[in-house]
Amino acid sequence: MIIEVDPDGDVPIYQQLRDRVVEAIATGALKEGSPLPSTRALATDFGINFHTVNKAYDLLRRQRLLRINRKSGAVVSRDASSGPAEPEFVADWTGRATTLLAEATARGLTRDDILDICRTVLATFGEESEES
Amino acid sequence: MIIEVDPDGDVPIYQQLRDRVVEAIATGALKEGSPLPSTRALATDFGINFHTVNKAYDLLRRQRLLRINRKSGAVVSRDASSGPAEPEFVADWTGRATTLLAEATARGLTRDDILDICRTVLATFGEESEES
Amino acid sequence: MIIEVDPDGDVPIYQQLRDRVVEAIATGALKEGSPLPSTRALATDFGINFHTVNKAYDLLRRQRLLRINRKSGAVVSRDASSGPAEPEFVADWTGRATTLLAEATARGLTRDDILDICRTVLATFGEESEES
Amino acid sequence: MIIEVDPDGDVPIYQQLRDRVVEAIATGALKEGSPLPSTRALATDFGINFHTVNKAYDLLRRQRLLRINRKSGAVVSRDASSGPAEPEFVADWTGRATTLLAEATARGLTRDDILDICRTVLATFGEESEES
DNA sequence: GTGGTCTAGACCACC
DNA sequence: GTGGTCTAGACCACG
Repeated sequence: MIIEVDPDGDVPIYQQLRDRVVEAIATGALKEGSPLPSTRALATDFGINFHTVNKAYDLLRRQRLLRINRKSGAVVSRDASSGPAEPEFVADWTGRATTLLAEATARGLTRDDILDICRTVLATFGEESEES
Repeated sequence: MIIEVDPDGDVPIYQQLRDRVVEAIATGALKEGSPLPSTRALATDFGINFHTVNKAYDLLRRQRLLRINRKSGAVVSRDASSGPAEPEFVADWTGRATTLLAEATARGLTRDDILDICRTVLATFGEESEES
Repeated sequence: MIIEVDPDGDVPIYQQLRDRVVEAIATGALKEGSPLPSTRALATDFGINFHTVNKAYDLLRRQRLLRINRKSGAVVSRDASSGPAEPEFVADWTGRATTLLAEATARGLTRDDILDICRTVLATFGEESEES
Repeated sequence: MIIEVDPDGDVPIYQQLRDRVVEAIATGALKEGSPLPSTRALATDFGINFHTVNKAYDLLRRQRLLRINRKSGAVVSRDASSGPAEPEFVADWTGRATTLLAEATARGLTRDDILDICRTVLATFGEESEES
């Protein structure tokens, strides 16, 4: 899992970290039970403040994607095959998706363009998660 | 076009405004040429500062969705039927979509769940734009 | 002399008008003594307020490029062959040129690129003013 | 780098600031990687509001001349030796240059006068950038 | 300590 | 009337 972070982007670093972890879970690079590096290790790797890594991990924990133990460090606590989504998450996610889809539509992408992109992206996920 | 804004949310007000306008364009409630309220009128309507509205309009202008005219105020300058999307926008959008789709996947939505939601949302758009 | 004005641009209309007239004088399309349309005629032609045309003419008058008579209307009062430039204009112009040249340099145009562009533009001027 | 700003001029302060920074980049006083003062520091230096500095920095950022980092503030992100200009910039710049050159021509500067001034100004740029 | 956001109110430029 | 600019001060997010 090679992760890159752009400290000059408009996206906060802690969120970039969160996003990369989420993507790694989606692609199957990280699975339920996979351990993550310690906050300090990750921080020195990227040359960023370890508070920033902490914040990213905390975000993931609140989104039920990470379990954090003082002893064993951070461990992925769910992935695509851990069970169905929570209804309240689906509602929230649908709202955010609506905005994103609206933007694509307004800027000139057709319904089929959009669905094709989604399908293409989704095809890159779960390549390793075809275990029932 | 009924718009609501939550001043206490974690999303900046000016971005909420931008999002609502984008969605209105996607659904066809706003079309190319549609006038928008003046910045000060919108501001008093929502009980917010006109600078905040200004920033939202400026965002939309930079995304080529709005044209600002000193005399007549803000006018929608593109919609779903205004032509194909710019390639650089597509690239950027795909990146953002990837993160969103990854989140859904990690949280337990299946590929088909996700595509169904997208299709459903997209179906609410462009109901009025099927004129050639 | 075909003139176009973009009411939605970031450049004020009265300045666009001024710029177009200045360019017309530079290319020789307008010469010392050439009459300009009345403010009201121009205004209705472009669908703009005649005060706007007035302001453009007033600017040109203050820059010694136009003479305005209540009777005979606006007349071009100088062109490229009307004599040497005033020193204070040269100083002011040099300052503005410095900023423009600096921008080109900072953005990656080389000294030769810039001079080539200037030469090319200047070559389109005065095609009709080669009378000594 | 000594910068002066005239709060009573017809040119907006934020644009004067932008112009001075651009010129500093062109002369080589600022190079890619050079840090700029914090918005609030600059603001108090000039006795202006920090929002005004903010706007100037934002302009420079949108023109790819500045990179803004939450931690370390603003850093120059390109200079004359950072690579060739973008075509769309060249087109836009040529348009603005045309108007400026037309004004000089109309006011009595000859082609050679103008090119001499340009050469003189350009000679003051990049005195320190002839490395490689 | 950095920039970002929001508010409030003033004045000006444009049309 | 419209938007644009500037000021002033408060609070928050980021690292």
